[in-house]
This record gives sequence, structure tokens and C-alpha cells, in this order.
Amino acid sequence: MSSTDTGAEDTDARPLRADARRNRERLLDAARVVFGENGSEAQMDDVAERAGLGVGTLYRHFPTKTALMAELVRQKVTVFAAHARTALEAPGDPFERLAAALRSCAEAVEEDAATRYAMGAGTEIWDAAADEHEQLMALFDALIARGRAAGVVRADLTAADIPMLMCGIATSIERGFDWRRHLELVLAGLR
Amino acid sequence: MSSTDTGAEDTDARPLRADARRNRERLLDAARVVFGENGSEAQMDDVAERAGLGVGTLYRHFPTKTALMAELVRQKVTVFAAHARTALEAPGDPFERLAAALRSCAEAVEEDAATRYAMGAGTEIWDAAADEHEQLMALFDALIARGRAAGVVRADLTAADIPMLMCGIATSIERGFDWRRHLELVLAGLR
DNA sequence: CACGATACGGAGCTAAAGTTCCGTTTGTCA
DNA sequence: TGACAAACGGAACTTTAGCTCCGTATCGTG
Repeated sequence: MSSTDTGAEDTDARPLRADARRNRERLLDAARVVFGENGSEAQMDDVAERAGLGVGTLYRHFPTKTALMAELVRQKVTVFAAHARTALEAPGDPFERLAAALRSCAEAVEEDAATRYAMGAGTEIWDAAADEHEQLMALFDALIARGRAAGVVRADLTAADIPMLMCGIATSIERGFDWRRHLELVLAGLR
Repeated sequence: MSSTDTGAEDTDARPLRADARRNRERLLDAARVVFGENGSEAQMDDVAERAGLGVGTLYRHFPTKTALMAELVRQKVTVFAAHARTALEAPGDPFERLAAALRSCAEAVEEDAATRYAMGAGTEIWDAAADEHEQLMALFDALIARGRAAGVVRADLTAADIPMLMCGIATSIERGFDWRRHLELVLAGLR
């Protein structure tokens, strides 16, 4: 993790000082751990402490808690996209490839409490990942199109159905249900 | 609404004074409205104000906010059970009757933000409705059994799958997705 | 090396929301 | 109707957690 490069996100693209860039990564790593342990009620102070930095520094990099979570989610969406791309390029039955993509995404959700929370909560956090999300949708579009062409996916399925269904799976993950079972039942409905 | 009688819930069953009983109902009605408007972040003060009563009175009847929500949920579970019972006793295709029960329950969830919240959140709130929940499960058991007997429901479906799937639907309702679509996709997987 | 800009630290501020406390009011029963 | 228990009201208390502020430290350039 902490691989995705942050690119230019300040409007005036001034390069971060070396220590600042290092600390930014530390903060994100710490946030992943702390959100993983405590869920969304993880506290900003804990994130800072875990990173071995002050809260002031945390707020310098992420102006609000929401912004911090949004960055975690943004990175996770790129992970989803990577899974979808892998599935798209793999050989084999189109339905199974779609299923594999969804399974991989669900596993990624299981590992990331911040994303899990974001999937159950408001849309604000997702807005920051609009670009990445659009790419992801395009990939699901392609996966579904192949499945439909092969006649192994229900004809009226669209990419827009996927986030809706996956948010349901995320709720099961969060609540400790047998989410693999949930996913299999849902997949059965997509044939 | 506000129909379900409260029965004896204090361990020492002493009858409530007339005004207290009336106020209790007012508070529950107000809570339904306020939770409906503001979701789970509705505030206790608002509930009291809406009921035309003081916060002290609210806390006399419901010792915590969780207790208040739990009572709303408990009543809603009896509504679920009523829907399930209606579906069970109706004539027609067993699968359609199961589907009808789930649709009715989803509509009931749509109307009740407190329940919606409870479905996405911790289990604590549900513990208070354990008895009602058990009855509901028995009804779903029966609905599924008939469907299986008729061969119109997948053989491995159990009543335990239903809350899991319905929590997913509740998330869609909460997030403003097209939950009817979500439900139809899920139903397709239960055949 | 020095100097200005950038970044850091962490005590403390602030606001929000659940809850309590106790003086006042109201119902109930003899 | 009088007296007592039950119930009410709502100002104030108590967290709690996000966030700010500004003095200090560090980086990078000429």
C-alpha cells in the first residue's frame, strides 16, 4: 500500500518539501491502521500519534477528517480499478471474470475500514474520487458488455448496478455477516 | 403507527400514570418524525421539543438515545412480522409470496430512518427486539420452506440469509440508490 | 553559512450533543 | 380536598472529538 502517487492536487503545483512528502505517507499509513482498528470513529489525535507526528501536521496535510478519509478511499478506488482491469484482461468465462472482479473488490473492502465506512455513509467522500470512479465504471461497463455478448449475464445489467450491490456487500462485511455468501447470492441474480 | 401496545416492560409491572402513558406515545411519535427528517443524527432535544415536552421527560421514558431507537426498531420488527404473516397466508406462487414479503418490509424500512440506521449500525439496538426478531425469523423460515417444497426457491436458502440481504437493501435505501432495482436483482438470485 | 519559506508540535479552544439534577407541577387515592 | 408519589421542565453539566494558533524547528537555496 501507500504506493499510489499523489500527483498534483494543489491547484498551484508547488513541490512538497522532502520531509513533508515523507510525513504525508506516514500519516496515510497510520490512518489505514487506526481506521482498521477502530472503524470510522478513529480519532485524528490517534492517527497523528500513530504516525509519530503532531495533530497540527496532520491538519496541514488533510484539512478535515473527511479529506483524510477521502484520500484513503481515492486510493482504494484505484485498487478496485486494478482488480477490474486484471479481470477484464484475464481469459475464461466472462461471467466468472466479472465475479472474480467483484470478489477481489470485496476483499479489498474487507481490509479497509475507511472505505467500508464511506460505502455506507454519505456521498461527500466519493466526490473526491470522481475521476477514479469514472474509470472504474468504464471497466465494469466493459466486463458487463462481454458477459452480455456471451449471453452469460442478464441483459439489463448495467455498470450502475455494481456500486449499489457492492455497498450492500460492504454493509455485510461491516456487520460481520457471511459476506461471501451474500456475494454469491447476489452473483446468482446477475446471470 | 404508534399502535403496538407497550405491554409490561418494567420488571416491576407498576401501571404508568395516565399522563405518562400519553406522553410516552407522543415521544415515540415525535421520534419517528424527527428521525425521519434528520436521520440518526436527530437530537434528543429536538425529539422532546417536537413532542411538546422537556428533555427530562424524554429521559424519564427512555434512559438513553439508543433505548429510544431500540423501541422504534422493536415496533418496526413487529410490522415486518405482520407483512411476513400476510404473505405466508396469501394464496399464489410461493416465490412471489416471499418476494412480496421482502418488498413490503423494504417499504417499511424506507419509511423509518431509525430502523434504517439500526440496520446499518451495531447489533446493540437489535438485542432489545430479540423476541420479535425470533418470530420474524420463524415466519421467513416458513415462507422459504414452502418455496423450497415447490421447487421455486434455491435449495440452500435459509432464513438467516434474509436479514443479511435486507441490510444491503437498507443501505441502498439510505444512500438513495434505486433500491427496488436492488431488491429485484437480489430476488433473482434466490430462485 | 545564513536567511527566508516551509513545515512541525501540541496545548488548548470550541461547539455539539447526550445526560443529569432538582425545584415545580400534576395525577391519584382515600 | 388534602397529601403524597409520580411525573415534568429545562437550565446547566460533562464529555468528547474535531480543529486552530502560534512559537519553534527544519529544509533548501544563493
